[in-house]
Amino acid sequence: MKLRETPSACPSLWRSLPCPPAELRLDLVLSSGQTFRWWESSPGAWTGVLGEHVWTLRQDRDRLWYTVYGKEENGHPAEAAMLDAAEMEQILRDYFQLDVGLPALYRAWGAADPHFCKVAKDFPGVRVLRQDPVECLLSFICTSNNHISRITAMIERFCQAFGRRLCYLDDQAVHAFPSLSALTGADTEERLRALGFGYRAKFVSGTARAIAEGLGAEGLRALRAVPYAEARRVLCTLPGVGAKVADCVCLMALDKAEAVPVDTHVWRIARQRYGAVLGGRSLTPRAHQEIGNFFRGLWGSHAGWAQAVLFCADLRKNQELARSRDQGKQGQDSPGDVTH
DNA sequence: ACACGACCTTCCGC
DNA sequence: AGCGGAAGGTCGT
Repeated sequence: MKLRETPSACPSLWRSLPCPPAELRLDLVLSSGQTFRWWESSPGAWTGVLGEHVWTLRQDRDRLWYTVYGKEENGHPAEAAMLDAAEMEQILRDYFQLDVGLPALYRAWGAADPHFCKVAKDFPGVRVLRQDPVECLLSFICTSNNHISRITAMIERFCQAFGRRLCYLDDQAVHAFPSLSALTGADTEERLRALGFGYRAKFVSGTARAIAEGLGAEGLRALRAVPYAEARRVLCTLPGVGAKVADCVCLMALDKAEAVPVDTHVWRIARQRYGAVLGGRSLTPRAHQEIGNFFRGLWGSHAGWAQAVLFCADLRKNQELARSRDQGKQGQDSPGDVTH
């Protein structure tokens, strides 16, 4: 048994900032497929990695509470730069984009769209995160033809295998999201396959290499300052990145609030709820364009944010449905639970 | 330009 | 008890 080289996280102070539920619902935002790196460490408390630090967040009636785990003296002091209160608050305000007032946007979307109004009533506080571009890009490459529970497990193994270890929490090591330089080895694809990435192994390793040898992490981040169409075009040149993944990265990491990721869910919503006769029978590039334009026309400049609300609501309702199905099954199934 | 099928793996339903 | 189908798609034909 190897001794720990990294100390356990030491307890630290809780701080808070004003933040009502209409502005943010942690549970909806952190567990609905925008990010895959937060877990509910205890009821109402969400733990995850943000900006190379491990955080736990919770909220009460009108405040967002947060704490950052530090390291003990004998850890790696150079990397364990402690944050002061102002820095912590700034990181959170940036990540949750708290300068964007959500209630006013909900009102505008609801006024323009009765269906949004109806759905959003039960799902306040769903906002778009401003994520790290590399993490967002590589994560969403993993979402193709996949489901959230498996994506989450894959990303976790990915971080454990390639990410720097930050601290221990309840005896579990917490790792940073891998850096590009950690992914440029010749055996990366093979290792990803061993981690169960399937055909996505080639895409993740290929895109990591392309970014590392091309734009760099800074260049990718700099796409925040170029127009949506330009950023989207650049992203679509990367292996494993099509219209849907590019739009996810544009929306959730590159400040393109108008980007509307069109997946099978959104396509179905567009047809069922809006009777949109857009595109043909399949999600062609033209269909993506038309559906995106349709929602931008309906919701305006923050159409991607509105889409995030509907997506979240759709996801939660399906989860609710599955739960009630399971409940019903338990009641009527044979009591014999014996395995032969 | 569009329609197909393949692609890894896991989970769920019949 | 196994098999088919689908899961926040993308790529080549």
